[in-house]
Amino acid sequence: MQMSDMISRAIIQLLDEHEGTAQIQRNELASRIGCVPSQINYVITSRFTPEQGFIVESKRGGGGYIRIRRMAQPHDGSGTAAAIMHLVNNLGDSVSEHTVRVILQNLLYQGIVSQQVAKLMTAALSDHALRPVDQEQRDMLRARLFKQMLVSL
Amino acid sequence: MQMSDMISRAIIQLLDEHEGTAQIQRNELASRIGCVPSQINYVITSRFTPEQGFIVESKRGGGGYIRIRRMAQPHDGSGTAAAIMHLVNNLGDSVSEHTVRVILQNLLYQGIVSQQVAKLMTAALSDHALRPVDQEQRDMLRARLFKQMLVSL
DNA sequence: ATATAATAAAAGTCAGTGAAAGTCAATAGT
DNA sequence: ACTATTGACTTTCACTGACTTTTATTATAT
Repeated sequence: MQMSDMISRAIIQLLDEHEGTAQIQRNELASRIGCVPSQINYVITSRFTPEQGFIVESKRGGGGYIRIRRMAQPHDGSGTAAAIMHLVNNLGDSVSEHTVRVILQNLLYQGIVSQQVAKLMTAALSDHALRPVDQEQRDMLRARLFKQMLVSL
Repeated sequence: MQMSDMISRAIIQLLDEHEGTAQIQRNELASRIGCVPSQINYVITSRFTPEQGFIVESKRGGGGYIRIRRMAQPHDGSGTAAAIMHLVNNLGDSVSEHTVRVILQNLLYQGIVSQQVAKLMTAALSDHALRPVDQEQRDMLRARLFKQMLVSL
């Protein structure tokens, strides 16, 4: 078995044991498993992405940590989480302002997001807000931000 | 838990107990918590800055103190728009993830934003989400996005 | 009694140390 | 070709202690 698999298993086990939240210390986990610390980053960026339904936060410095959370599953059976995940997975890694608007209209119409949230996301993902980023990178960043926001819901 | 967190908690607890004003004696608090006095300064300068919505006054010498106040929020009905505008106007054009977090915590505390919105904004403004943007431009973009989102509320 | 000098009691500053996580390009496996 | 692994280097954050500055109090000289 590969190291990355072991790392990913360890994280998933923690997620299962702690109701979807795994908080680790990078160096500690690395030395427990027996890999270099930076490989933890590799595994996280490659296998715990928003597309997979995870959100990652971290803090550096003394007492730092990495926290991985699994997206909340809907207990209401309405399938909104499924709808969001479907969207996130089918959204490319580059998206225009116009597309974002259309998608948000739909989400609003379906009652998946509130009007306030839709407005907020529209504002944040507008060309105007992302103006300082050059054209080519802008659509990519927009997609990334969009996914992050969607998964956080 | 880290010492800085304990210090910060102690201050927040005092703030909550005394209608937004915490007055402490540096040495006394330091020895109660078990740290060197100067660390109190560290915590204050890193987590209770004016930008984050706090006002700090102090007096040295015999009978000295440090007083931390939550910045007054307009409490009448029509005030949240004003509060947000004030925030937007006083926010620099470059802001760290940490500062955003603290500000959102305050907005949440004041009931100006919902938990969902706070989470959404935290996710969108995290270093993680803005990763593709270079270091120097990141904090500037973050400030821009933050303002756009706030105004949209 | 008053002005001044010494002492004590606070808080402020700052540069240095160590502990973590992040980045990235080069290399190795498959 | 794609995925995994490594390690050198960077950045961020927490913490410390020696030193400074400010204020209050107390002692002393006039």
